[in-house]
Amino acid sequence: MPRATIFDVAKLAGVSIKTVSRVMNREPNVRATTRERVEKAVAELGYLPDQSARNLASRRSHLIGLVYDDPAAYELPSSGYIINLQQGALEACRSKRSELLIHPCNFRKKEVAAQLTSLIEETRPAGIIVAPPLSNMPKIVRAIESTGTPCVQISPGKQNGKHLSVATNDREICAEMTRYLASLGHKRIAFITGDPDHKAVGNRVLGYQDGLKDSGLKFSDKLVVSGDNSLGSGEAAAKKLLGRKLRPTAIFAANDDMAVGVMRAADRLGIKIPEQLSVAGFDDIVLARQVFPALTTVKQPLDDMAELAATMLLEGESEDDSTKGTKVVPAELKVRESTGPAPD
Amino acid sequence: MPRATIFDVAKLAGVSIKTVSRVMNREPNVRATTRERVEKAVAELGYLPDQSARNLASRRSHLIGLVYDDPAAYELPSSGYIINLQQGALEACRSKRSELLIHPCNFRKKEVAAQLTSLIEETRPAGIIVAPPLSNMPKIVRAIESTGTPCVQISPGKQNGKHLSVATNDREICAEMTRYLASLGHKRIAFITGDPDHKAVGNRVLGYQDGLKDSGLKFSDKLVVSGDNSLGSGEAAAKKLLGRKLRPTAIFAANDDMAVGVMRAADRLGIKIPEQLSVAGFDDIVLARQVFPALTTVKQPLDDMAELAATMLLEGESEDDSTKGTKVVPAELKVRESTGPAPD
DNA sequence: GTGAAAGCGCTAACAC
DNA sequence: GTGTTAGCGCTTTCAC
Repeated sequence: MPRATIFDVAKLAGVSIKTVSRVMNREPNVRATTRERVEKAVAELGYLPDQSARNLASRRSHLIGLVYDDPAAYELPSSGYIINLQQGALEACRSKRSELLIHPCNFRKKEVAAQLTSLIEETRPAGIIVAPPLSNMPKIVRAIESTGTPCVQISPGKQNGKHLSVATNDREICAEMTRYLASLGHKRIAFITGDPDHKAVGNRVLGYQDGLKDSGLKFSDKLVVSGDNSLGSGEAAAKKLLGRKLRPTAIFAANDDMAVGVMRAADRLGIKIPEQLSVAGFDDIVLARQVFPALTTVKQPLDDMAELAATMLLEGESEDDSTKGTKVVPAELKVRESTGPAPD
Repeated sequence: MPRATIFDVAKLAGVSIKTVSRVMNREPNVRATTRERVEKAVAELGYLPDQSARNLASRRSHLIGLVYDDPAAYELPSSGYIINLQQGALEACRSKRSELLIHPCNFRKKEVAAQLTSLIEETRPAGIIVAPPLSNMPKIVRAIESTGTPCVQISPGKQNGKHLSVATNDREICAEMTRYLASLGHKRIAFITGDPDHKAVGNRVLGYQDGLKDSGLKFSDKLVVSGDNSLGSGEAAAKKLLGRKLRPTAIFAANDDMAVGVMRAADRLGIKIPEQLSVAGFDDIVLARQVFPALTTVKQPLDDMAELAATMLLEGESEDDSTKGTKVVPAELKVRESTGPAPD
């Protein structure tokens, strides 16, 4: 038995196909009783609109594309970050009868931009969500926008009234974490910076500096070591920091992977956490709760951010110029076991 | 400027649209010179076929659906498992001009089956890949197959000639891991079983028993404790095991999450790994290399398995009855730092 | 080997 | 409020 089409429903309900279409798309201008009749017919026939037909006729699909940096390009990539993004976007899609297309891509390759535009032109998604660090690369964003597809950037690093974006308060929350560390009596609080390609992460050092200032501590560039967001780089940075005669009593890393790297370095050096060293991270990916001691970190609301981004796309906010700009979803501190009072 | 359509290409190349279609779909019966002319026109116009139109006309999309257990339903879900699956499937999609639709779903909910069928009927995917434990639930598999959509099961637990599936040699490789542990001098090797919903994981205990036998060790059900695949359950199981007067010197957990739980329990009890206790896991998700000491485990080739599954779907193997059955992608041991010689 | 014509199942524009 | 009529850009069928 072939599937019911919009014609079958129309015939059964005794209306035209246009009316069925209106009911299916929740459009106004349908009398309540008519709507009910149609809904009854839909239920009876088990009618499900064919997305391909919808897409072709409306010249846009009900797909949302999620574009992010391909984890396969890295050594020990934490997948929690991506999963959180996916979950948020999926949540929004579920309530809006859409589907999510995932598209990891390696920005180091020449062909990224071309691949992105083909993907978009072929599937005609209703919109694209770009995750950092891709979201702060003009080349990428331009490629997407050149297709005319609405695009929301996640944490593009700096605000920009011309684009839609969703971010968190990286700087403020990092100041807060730093003040928290200081409040535990730490005087030498080190910071490990992240991937320079990832702009939003750059705002985190700034927050660290703010926090030091707020706490009456002096900033010293000796206490800032650079990493690249990878666990290994955190470990290397921590080795440097902990190898000194006067070593820091707390290390704040710009992301969780690097913070776990710090924990590993401490473990190798026989330094106890949190008794001899406090460690804090940023993101609150699952890994933060899988390691022991559990990592104190900043919960970046990636799922909420992605959900918001998807909702904006699905509700067509991009057409409305007044809404352009950055929406901020605030982060929060998650104090767990890896931080404690400063040693004497 | 509106996008080029198949008509534009046909006109420029001086052929009919059918010929363009043949070229685009790599169909036979096109003269080489004609093909070249068409390809030149395609390049010149930057023509990209509209997927929606293709899908509508051919009554099937070029989408592959990946269905897996929703991690959001769990406490500390390791996302590495899912990411590996996604990566493999994406790899196959990339080379076949298809896209991947991800669909986490919670099998504990009544509506799963209905949601799955709507997803499928609406998007008409070329095929569905079901991951465990969903892949061993008749209710789920039946729902998918009732739509007539080809389906490949990943690790369905037991073979079945009527379905397409991809699995790994769980049992054999677990025997190997057990023999390896025994070869290090361990006499009391414990095993933590996994989620009973997840059938393939059940084969792992069997392998453990085989391995004991091969090594001349006696099986004792005292040394087998049950878990549910979660980190917390591994920790709880380890606490039981390690609280005994005569405790095991090695613990083999049916997945990495539980193995990390064991490591955490040992950490809390002040038991050194691998000096006092060897720990082994299964899966080789990133977490295995993020913890310290790095976890000895079985590398389950999930990415290759998913890639194979997607390829089977994309190449239409499902139509060919002779290929039905289970394809096996072998796993391999990854010896790292968490296992060592048995203590005296 | 190639082409003409007839849909695929919807939405859009406009008439009523 | 509701219906009519054209397409959307392809694949399919079948003729040549």
